[in-house]
Amino acid sequence: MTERADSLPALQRIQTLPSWVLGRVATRGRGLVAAAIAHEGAKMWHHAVLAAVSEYGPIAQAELGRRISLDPKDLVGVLNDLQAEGYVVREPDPRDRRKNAVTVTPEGEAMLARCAAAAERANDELLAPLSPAERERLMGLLRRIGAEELEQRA
Amino acid sequence: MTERADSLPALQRIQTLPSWVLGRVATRGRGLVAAAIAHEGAKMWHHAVLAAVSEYGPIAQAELGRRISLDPKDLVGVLNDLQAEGYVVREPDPRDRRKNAVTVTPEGEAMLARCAAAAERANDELLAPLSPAERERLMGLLRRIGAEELEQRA
DNA sequence: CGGATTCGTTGGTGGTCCCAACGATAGAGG
DNA sequence: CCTCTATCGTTGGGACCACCAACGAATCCG
Repeated sequence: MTERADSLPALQRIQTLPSWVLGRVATRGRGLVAAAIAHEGAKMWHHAVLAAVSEYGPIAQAELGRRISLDPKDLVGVLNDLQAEGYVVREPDPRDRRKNAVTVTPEGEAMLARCAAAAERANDELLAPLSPAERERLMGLLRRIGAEELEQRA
Repeated sequence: MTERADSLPALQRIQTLPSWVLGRVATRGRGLVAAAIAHEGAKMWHHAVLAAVSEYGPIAQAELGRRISLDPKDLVGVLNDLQAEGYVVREPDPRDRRKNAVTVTPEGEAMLARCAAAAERANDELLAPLSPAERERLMGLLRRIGAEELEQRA
């Protein structure tokens, strides 16, 4: 397989592993974004859920969870927070009384805009060492790997 | 800032964020590696600590934690596990009685070799969609971002 | 009409990362 | 020598993320 790596010292052999470097960079990115939107009073999933609700209008929780790959259990907590802050409304769906129709409020849209701006600023900081062209190449490569993931599910 | 993203629908605007894609890919990578070395009976940090101990011979725990950026608290647990399995030995350092001199056993070296092979196999699977040249380019870009992280600490 | 499925919710587990405090030991300065 | 400071290993705790099991209620399907 990878005979080139066998000559490296043990620790470097791990620290040069794609999974290792990916993990470190991703952790840093998550931290930067978390700090940025924490300044707005939200967490990563609050932002993501808010965005999904905003885009897909009145939507049931189960469907919501599938869109962003979030566990239904965790979604409950996030929606509770968002609803308590008045960013989101849960209403019973008259056409299917099992479902909750989730909707964004104007305050939620404003919050979403602030979070999105903060998240994009954090990402600019994360990718600061890279030129725009390099960022595009990086994203292209990452998307190829991420696409593989989606095919596995199908 | 990034005026191109403002035209995207809310959810896509998040899901195309480098931090988002990085997080997804990193999570998948971590999962693949974790599953691979779990088959050997170890976890990610067991593998990393084993490698660091192997490379840096008799080494104190604090120094060990600094090398791999692992919290001393978590290191205690990992070393307890490794020692219980006979992969590692903790001996008092006669030159500084605060320190533990940590050493790998032959069984530990064998375990390390198995874990390293498994981790590299998992990484091959993760990067399967990419050609060797593309993998090099990806790692180069990631290293540039990771390097930034190290400078911030200095 | 009855069985299977979906919905929201509650409960719990494990992993990663980080911080605070403690007794014990070592080193530096007076 | 002796205090002051720092480091070492350890314990305890917390926050966030990812994931799974089970439950009553409601719906769908055969």
